Amino acid sequence: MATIKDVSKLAGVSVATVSRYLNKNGYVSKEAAATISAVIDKLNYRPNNIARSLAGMKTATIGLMVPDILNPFFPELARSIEDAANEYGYTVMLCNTDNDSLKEQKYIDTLLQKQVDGIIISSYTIEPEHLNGLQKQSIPVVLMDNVFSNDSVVSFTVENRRGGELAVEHLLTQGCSKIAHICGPLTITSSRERTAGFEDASRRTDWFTPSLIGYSDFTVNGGYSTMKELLALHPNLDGVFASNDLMAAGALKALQEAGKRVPRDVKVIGFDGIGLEMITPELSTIAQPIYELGKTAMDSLVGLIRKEPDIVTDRVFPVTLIAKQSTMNE
Amino acid sequence: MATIKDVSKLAGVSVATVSRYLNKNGYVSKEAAATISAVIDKLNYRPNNIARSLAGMKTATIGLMVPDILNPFFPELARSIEDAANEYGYTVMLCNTDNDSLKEQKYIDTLLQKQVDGIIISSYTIEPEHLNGLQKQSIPVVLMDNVFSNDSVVSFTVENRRGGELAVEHLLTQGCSKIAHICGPLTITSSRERTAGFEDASRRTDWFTPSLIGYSDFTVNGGYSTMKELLALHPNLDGVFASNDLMAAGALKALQEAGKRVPRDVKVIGFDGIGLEMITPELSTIAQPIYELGKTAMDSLVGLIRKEPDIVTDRVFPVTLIAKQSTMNE
DNA sequence: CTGAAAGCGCTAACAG
DNA sequence: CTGTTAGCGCTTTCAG
Repeated sequence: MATIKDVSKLAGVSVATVSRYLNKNGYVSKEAAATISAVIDKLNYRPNNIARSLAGMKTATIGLMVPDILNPFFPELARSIEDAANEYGYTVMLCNTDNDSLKEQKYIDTLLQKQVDGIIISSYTIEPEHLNGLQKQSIPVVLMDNVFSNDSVVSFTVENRRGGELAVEHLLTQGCSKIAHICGPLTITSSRERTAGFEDASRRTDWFTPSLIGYSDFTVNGGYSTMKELLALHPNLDGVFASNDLMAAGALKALQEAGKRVPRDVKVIGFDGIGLEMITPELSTIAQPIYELGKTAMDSLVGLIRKEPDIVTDRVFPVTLIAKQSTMNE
Repeated sequence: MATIKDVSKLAGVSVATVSRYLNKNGYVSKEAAATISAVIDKLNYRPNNIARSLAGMKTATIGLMVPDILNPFFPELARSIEDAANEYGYTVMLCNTDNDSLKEQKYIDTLLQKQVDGIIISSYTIEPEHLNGLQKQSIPVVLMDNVFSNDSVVSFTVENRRGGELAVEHLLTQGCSKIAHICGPLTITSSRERTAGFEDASRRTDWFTPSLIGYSDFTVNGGYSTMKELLALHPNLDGVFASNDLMAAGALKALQEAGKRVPRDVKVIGFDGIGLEMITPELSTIAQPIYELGKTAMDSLVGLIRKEPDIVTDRVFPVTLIAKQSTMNE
């Protein structure tokens, strides 16, 4: 492994000159540049980033904390963030926290020790006080999908509540007259908001009754069993809004097993807009602009890192209705 | 940000002692340990890992290169690797290569410069010569799913060929008498092997004909359209083996659209064993032991890093048939 | 335009 | 059991 010293020696210049050449800052004569370049090629020299980091106090690495990369929402987010990070020259450390506060703390610690330049956190469970360590080190943080109203942390979400409303409105438009709702964990802010949206739109109808709301957990199997319960309670329901696509898929399964035809007998809509093309009928959904969300988070984080004055902060992204087969009138 | 120096000063000992205390090597008196511990708490001191890395020549970080985290196979792999890495105290840098040779090269370079302790590569496109840089730096590498027979790189795969055979055998057992095959990209070794397995088992039957093999690309949509073509060619086929689960899901969709009932009219089996519970009917598959694969890769990488003598190398993992609804006889 | 030198924060001999 | 010291490889003043 050649070092900058080797290069400087062989090129007959000082390490400072090589460093200047490498970083394209400061003056380096044409001739010097040429020989240095040649020597670098010859030695196949590559700067050691660790040393660079130690000297320059920046690592060009960011941490990405997500609950669980197995949940298909997060690969999409991770991908968009990685792409954006890549363009900025950053590398991404992936951390699965499993919504486990302890793991979260541990990872924050690790990332801090590894001197990452910033962290993007998508967490259901994180609390303002968990961020104390970060605030103290004044390391840039961007939060996804979990807003601390009282707080100064930059964060991005989508119009969850409006989305829930939109879902119901769409089902109504498609002719539904008894809509059930499969809601996600009540511990999750965005989940609660989606359910609030459902209530906003359904409270003003004559068919609404609280028992149309079933409680679940954002998983396929959860959606499946909650759907079964709902079906037992309300055999004549004709529409379902699930707070995420995974549960909607589970609901679909339960409905089909119960002999209900989707969309003819019951229409189903989910939330998130993850790519679930493998499902028949294709699932209508309230889509989040996941890619944009990730990209914006990264843009904002870089702004924070570079201490740019006017970074984007606390944006709430719009959601869009994507109508597919599962809510269609044949 | 307190440093080891601050701690040593305040504790009235030398940095060496603090370092010894931190690393639990060498002797530190009970009293010294106590005061150091107190000072660390008071200062909220955390060792700077970058400095540690520079001094100790190890970063406790590994790189993970995958084609695309959006393909549901890779989150599972990534998760298992991250879990294992975590246990060993390693952090994972995630790199999406998109099967793009240039991106791969670029990432290898970046990881090298960041001085990662090792790299796990899952790539369809990587060639032995791309690994030259690594070999030269003698940095540990473990390959997944892409074996260079001629080469000395540690790599793990599964019994792809046997799996293909197994799939056909299962369909035959279930009563199929005309089985089509949706094969994946021919550029991918494991894909070719699965198809070879299909041929092994089907060549010896009387119904086999080459036009029963349709060429596709490992995606849902690819499986969908290839299935349509196969159906046009062989309307009376009664079994389908797709080289991965995503294509199998696409095939299912095409079959259902064509009015075929699965499994009654046509039975379908995939490959990989990714969690696709959202599909109805549930998909039979030839499952890879993904979690174990990732775990073993990490174990092996750590063995390489630590230069342990007897590391696991070049294992071929067995696959297992998981029979679900899609190949069931009702 | 260039070089010497002082760190960045930590580890690891080595000498007490 | 403890302290001194020499780096790890690079960046960055600050004089030339």
